[in-house]
Amino acid sequence: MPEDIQPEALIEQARDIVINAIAETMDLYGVTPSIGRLYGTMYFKHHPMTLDEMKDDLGMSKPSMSTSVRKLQDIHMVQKVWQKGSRKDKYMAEKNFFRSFIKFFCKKWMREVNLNLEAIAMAESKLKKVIEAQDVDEDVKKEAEIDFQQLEESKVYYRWLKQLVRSIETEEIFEFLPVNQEEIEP
Amino acid sequence: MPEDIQPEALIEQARDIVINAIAETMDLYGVTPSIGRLYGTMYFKHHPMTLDEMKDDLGMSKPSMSTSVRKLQDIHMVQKVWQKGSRKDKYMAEKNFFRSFIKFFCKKWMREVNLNLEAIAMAESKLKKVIEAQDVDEDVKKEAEIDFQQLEESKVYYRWLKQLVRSIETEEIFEFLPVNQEEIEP
DNA sequence: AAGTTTGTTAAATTTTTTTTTAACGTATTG
DNA sequence: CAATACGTTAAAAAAAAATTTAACAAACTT
Repeated sequence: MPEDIQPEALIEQARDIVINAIAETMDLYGVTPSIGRLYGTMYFKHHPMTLDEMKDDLGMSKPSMSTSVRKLQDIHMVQKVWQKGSRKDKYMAEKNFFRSFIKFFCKKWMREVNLNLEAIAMAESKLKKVIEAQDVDEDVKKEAEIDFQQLEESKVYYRWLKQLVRSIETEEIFEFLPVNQEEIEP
Repeated sequence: MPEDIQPEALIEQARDIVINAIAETMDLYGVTPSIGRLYGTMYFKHHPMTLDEMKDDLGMSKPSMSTSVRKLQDIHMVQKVWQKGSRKDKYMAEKNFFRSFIKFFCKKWMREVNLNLEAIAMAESKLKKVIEAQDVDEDVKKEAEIDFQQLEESKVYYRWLKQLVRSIETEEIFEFLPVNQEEIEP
């Protein structure tokens, strides 16, 4: 085993290990491994990056970088920064994982809540018609009632999810679950 | 507008609306719309389903149902149930969204925590070599130190995420955020 | 104003994923 | 034990997504 690795190479190895792990776990955020890799790369840059730098670093085309960076902006993991005296757009990775976590999940969960609660409202109004109608077969009514009840129960979950989002956005959650700066004894 | 829609058709419409919303929002759970649609379909069945029923309901092939159902099992949204006197396997949708939420996110988040913390441990050990080595360029050392510090900070997030998972698995979170059976005044 | 630079969109290509048909192995039934 | 039913894997086909090259439009330079 070579003991005389160049320090620059060691740093490079260290970064690659973390970049790979990031790229692998970012599927939860709905991005492909190459987009995850782009984020990981930016994560280790200590200055804003241009599209050309990204292209050179990852060996991919510029339009590819352009669309990837936009996807990363969509999930709030990358921000465009303005730098005086440069024509090129510059982008910086969001390095505070708390912020990306909050932005991403609150957005996704609220979308889940809103879309589903809307659908449930429409569905329930239709089911109510069946339930309240005269001369409808009792078995059919029963079916509508069961569905209605099931939807009512699911609303409990969506309301809870909404509260979870609220507690994250207001940062109340951090009173319940504090951010521990120090490592707990292993 | 036709006032005399068949009650059965109304129920069908109600279900379809919800199934569509479910299929649309299930992308967060990393499944395709057709798998989401399968889950939605099962969600409105009040008895376990066989692969053949699924195939007929969705108009897709049986192998497709087989693999889709497995994916749904992976994310704990569908369970195989045993029914006496039937050769066919039967599957039932998990209808308690709290349970699927808990299982899914705890699993994904723990994977994120473990993979990344492992990578960070390896990376930090490499960076430490650079930092502690003799006769290494000061600028290179500085770089290693910055990376090291950044990784240290990210560990705060992963530890927090681990605590979040813990609080969900122990259900402590429900003391902080109770499940409200009743609707709050709109 | 002509010529560059920059980022994006469009079209074409490649790769990956999804879906289907076909084939197979195991178990069950008569 | 032959015949059938069931679920899965394998191979093929179809569809979708990612990536690239080409083309374009806006902004900047000179």
